[in-house]
Amino acid sequence: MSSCIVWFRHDLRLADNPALAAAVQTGLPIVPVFILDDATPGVRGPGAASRWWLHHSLAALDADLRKRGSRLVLRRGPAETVLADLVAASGATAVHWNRLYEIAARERDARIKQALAERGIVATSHKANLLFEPWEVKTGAGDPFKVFTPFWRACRQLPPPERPLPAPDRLAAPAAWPASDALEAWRLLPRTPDWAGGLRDSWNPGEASAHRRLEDFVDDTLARYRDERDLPARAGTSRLSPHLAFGELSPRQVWHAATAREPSAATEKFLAEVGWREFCNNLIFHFGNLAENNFRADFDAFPWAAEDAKVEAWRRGRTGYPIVDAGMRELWTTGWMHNRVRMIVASFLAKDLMVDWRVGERWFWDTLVDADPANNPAGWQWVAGSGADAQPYFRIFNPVLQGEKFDPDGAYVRHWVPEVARLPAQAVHKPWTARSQVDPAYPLPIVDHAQARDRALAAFRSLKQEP
DNA sequence: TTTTGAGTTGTTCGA
DNA sequence: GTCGAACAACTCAAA
Repeated sequence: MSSCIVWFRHDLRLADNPALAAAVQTGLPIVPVFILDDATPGVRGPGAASRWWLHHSLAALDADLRKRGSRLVLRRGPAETVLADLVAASGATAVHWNRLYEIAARERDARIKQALAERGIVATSHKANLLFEPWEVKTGAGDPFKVFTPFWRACRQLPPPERPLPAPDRLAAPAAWPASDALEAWRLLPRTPDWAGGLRDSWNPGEASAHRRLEDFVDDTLARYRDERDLPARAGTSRLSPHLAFGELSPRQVWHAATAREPSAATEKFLAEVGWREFCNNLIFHFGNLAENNFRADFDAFPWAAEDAKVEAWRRGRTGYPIVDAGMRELWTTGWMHNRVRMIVASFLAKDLMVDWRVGERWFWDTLVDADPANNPAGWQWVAGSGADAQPYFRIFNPVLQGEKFDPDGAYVRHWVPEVARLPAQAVHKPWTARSQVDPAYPLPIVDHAQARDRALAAFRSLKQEP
């Protein structure tokens, strides 16, 4: 009896899952499989926080599959050999998966498709994780876009995203299940020490809770999104990023939920943020490995500084700038950081400390529950100035002004940096001006921002003068 | 082909 | 305190 493999990757959902839907259409017994591929060179394995999320998301997916008469087969190793084994073990005649867009994953998938084809097995990839395929969005000259605004304008001219697919009611089970690893054996959860308490308090991985989060956001927050999304003390953002990163939600579902109401400036703003996700994937599809390489080659000559002690202070939230430290502690505790604060801490690392953006990108990769192979490198490069659609180099975030502008009463920094909690609002973002009311354990600024800014500007100017 | 308008998220300085 | 200009020049995308 033949069967059909559905290879789950960054799409841990049953609803609006085109690969799964196509497999159900075949009428064959279905073997759902997830492969922990930390062996294929260049394919980035999940960081520590993402492993925590992955564990729970896989458990949720398996439970949802079991409600439909199926289950999730877990395997570990290079996907090419693991899939070959599974095909042999299950007698599969077809394999379905949803597309990824990083270069290494695409090359791996192409090799797998080729190898399966040589054995007479049809592997089919599906559009599921983006609203618009990167090759569908082109300039008038037929080139990929490098600037967000015209990119997104072109996307909006295309037919709107299709209606999401429903989850299948039942999945036909094979006569015999292939062997599966035990999820616990993968040891994705931290043990000694168990640092995941803050993650458990903050998040509920899994498709069902992803949909609850989406509905709550659309009902309660979307209308205020334009006005409050930049205020880290408010719950003004969607907090959908980890659900999207693991594919518990599809961008189509998000799109249709957000546009179900009256059009508004708030909705447009939110859709544009979804558009940035599309744009980042467009970049990694067309322009290679942006986690390693500067998008702008002139940045290869940038004189990054070696600042190990200061980088460590940055990681631990001990820079002496409350808005930076609050963000880094929020990240360390919850696996997530407010978007406005991400820009501030990234600017601080890349500009004030003049540390290579890759150092920060890797730290985010390890600590974020929403670490995304497109958004994370593209976002870091954008802030550092090496990326697509780069900001002018003289745009350097002032951590005091940013704090005062976006956290005016200091509620955010008071929560995450209790050492400054007693300060009045006018001093809370510059605690060195009121030392007597600050916990003495809180550090003085590790750099003087004005001096650091001048140094960074000089470095950028030197870059411009290279031949 | 050439021209033209525009480019997510800012800061500082001087009037 | 508030406001507008300066901060560079470049690249992109479309007309």
